[in-house]
Amino acid sequence: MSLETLKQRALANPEVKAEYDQLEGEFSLIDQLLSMRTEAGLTQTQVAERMQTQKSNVSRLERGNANPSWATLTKYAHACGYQLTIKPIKAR
Amino acid sequence: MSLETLKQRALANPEVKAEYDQLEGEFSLIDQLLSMRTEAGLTQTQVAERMQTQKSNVSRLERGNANPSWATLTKYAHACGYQLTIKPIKAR
DNA sequence: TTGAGGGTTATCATATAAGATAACTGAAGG
DNA sequence: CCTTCAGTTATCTTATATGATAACCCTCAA
Repeated sequence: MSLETLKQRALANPEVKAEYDQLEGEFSLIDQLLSMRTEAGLTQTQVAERMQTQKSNVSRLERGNANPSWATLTKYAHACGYQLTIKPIKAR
Repeated sequence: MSLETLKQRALANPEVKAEYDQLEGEFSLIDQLLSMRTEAGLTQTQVAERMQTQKSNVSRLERGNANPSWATLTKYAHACGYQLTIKPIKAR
């Protein structure tokens, strides 16, 4: 059996599927956070200062070991010079 | 005609669309959540079921008495048939 | 070498988001 | 009137995000 087929079968399981979608979302979120900061040319330490928190917490956020609140996301974005909205996309 | 339809028509106009994108930061997260659900034609109870939670919690979310986590937002969006990403907008 | 800067990880305390239940309102239909 | 359905609010409990501190790994330049 191919790896791909295994993946298909796994994704047929609703719980696994949910996990998977969750991860996909998380990855892209992190990518977007990171590019906001790099785009702004700031270090984690600088962003941390502007967010009034610690660099370790910013790292945690960017490493994806977090499930940040909307408030945290907007603070981060604002620290990087961005406004934040959500972009809902109709799932197929 | 629903408010949502009016909004769609207005956004068909490129000039209005541009204006809208500028102002989008002003629109609340809550508005976007609500329109996802109404767009999907679902009740809070239905969304709650799909999110595997209670209708009261969905209400809390939509009433804005909350600072939802990213996981909660994506669960809600998925329940309404949407994928979710963030949309960072450069602040002036 | 060493020291500094950027980032990561571990850990603890505390604030708070989320789950669960129940009682309520208001509207629509019978 | 009742009853049903959608939504709201209050409250308690539990899970977890966040704040804070400290130690660590790199790389690079002095």
